[in-house]
Amino acid sequence: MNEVVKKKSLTAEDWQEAALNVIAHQGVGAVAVEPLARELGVTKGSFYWHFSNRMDLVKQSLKKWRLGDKKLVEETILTIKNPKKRLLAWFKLSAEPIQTHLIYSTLLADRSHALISKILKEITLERLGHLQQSYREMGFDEKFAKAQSLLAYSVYVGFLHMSKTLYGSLPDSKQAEEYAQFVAKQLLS
Amino acid sequence: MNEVVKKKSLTAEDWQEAALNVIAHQGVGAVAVEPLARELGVTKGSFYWHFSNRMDLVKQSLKKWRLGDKKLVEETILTIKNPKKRLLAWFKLSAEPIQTHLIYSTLLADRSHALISKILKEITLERLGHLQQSYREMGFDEKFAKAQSLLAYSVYVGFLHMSKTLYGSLPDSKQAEEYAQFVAKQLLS
DNA sequence: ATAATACCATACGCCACAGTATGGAGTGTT
DNA sequence: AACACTCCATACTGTGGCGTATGGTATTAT
Repeated sequence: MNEVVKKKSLTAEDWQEAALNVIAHQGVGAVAVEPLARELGVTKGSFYWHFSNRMDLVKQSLKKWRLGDKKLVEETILTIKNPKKRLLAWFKLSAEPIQTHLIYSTLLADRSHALISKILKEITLERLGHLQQSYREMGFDEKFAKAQSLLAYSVYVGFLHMSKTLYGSLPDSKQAEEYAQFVAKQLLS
Repeated sequence: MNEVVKKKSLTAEDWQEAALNVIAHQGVGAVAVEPLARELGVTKGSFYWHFSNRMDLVKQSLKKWRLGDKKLVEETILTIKNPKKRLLAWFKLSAEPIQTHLIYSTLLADRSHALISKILKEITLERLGHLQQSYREMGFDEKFAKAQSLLAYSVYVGFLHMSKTLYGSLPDSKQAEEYAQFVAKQLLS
């Protein structure tokens, strides 16, 4: 009755994906070795063969997430030459119901560990840079581009939380499309 | 060397304030009885005289926070008759570096308990209602008012997180004022 | 076939915290 | 002075998760 053929043994990636799933829905604090092992149908023995400790799993999981997220942005956004179109694509992607946003959304309020704060800050600065760059390329001056990118990014972060808070999940693609259009109209004029 | 004269005994409010302080900086999950007791210079014996259990403290603390927050909004925002001025005041208040925003900001990603989700949803709907009402009073139609209030509230939520993430704290009053003005210009035209 | 290696189960010690049970110091009341 | 009531300390039990030690069973290499 399993959805997939039962594997003979687990990989480190299997653990990381399970951890990311927990992080997306309950936060880093909820990542616990024994519950995860139960969920995966094994015992701790397996875990401590793949990882040195709990924090090691968290670190590697978030590293995996960042790599995937970065790749997504680079492939679907940064390849667009026209700055206005690039920004619109960003708004659209921001509203897509995908796990990477859930994880980011959950991380945003998790100050339980310095590592988390560090990662958050890095990602935020990185993305603010992209937005600011786009606004600059549109012809706006430095100061306006900075303020506007901060505003746009606030909208992104806020929207993630709001959807999760109000509907318990991210919005579907249709809603997302509509919202992205509205945001673009307000922030791209 | 204490900042205040040492009190002879603690009240339930003292525990609630200590709890809210933890919630604001580390989230609900970090509220633990024994560490709090140590911090307050007493033992668990005191706690279980004032509260029936851990969740009881969390509940009452959040209740206290909501009451204070509601009072603040009612007194400083809802009393303003002019809808545009009322919205501007809201943007300003949103950017003020006060504890109530920190608490809300932390709660936003905490899905550790159904109670938290419930509270978040209620508050969000309540405030969205206020914003929408103001936009309607400004003469915008229902649909636009709804979309615009969602946008404005996203900005609010996002801004809270961003400041905390980037600077480790909420911005000071000067930055807040500038930002509020910029947001108002973009969202009140 | 045998040896090595990959992967996991079992069993253990440890610790932090939740919640309870009970006694006791201080303060006010009559 | 005796009593009651408020507030807290102390000393438990119980539970859940972390990390380790060690042995066992497949799988793969030689």
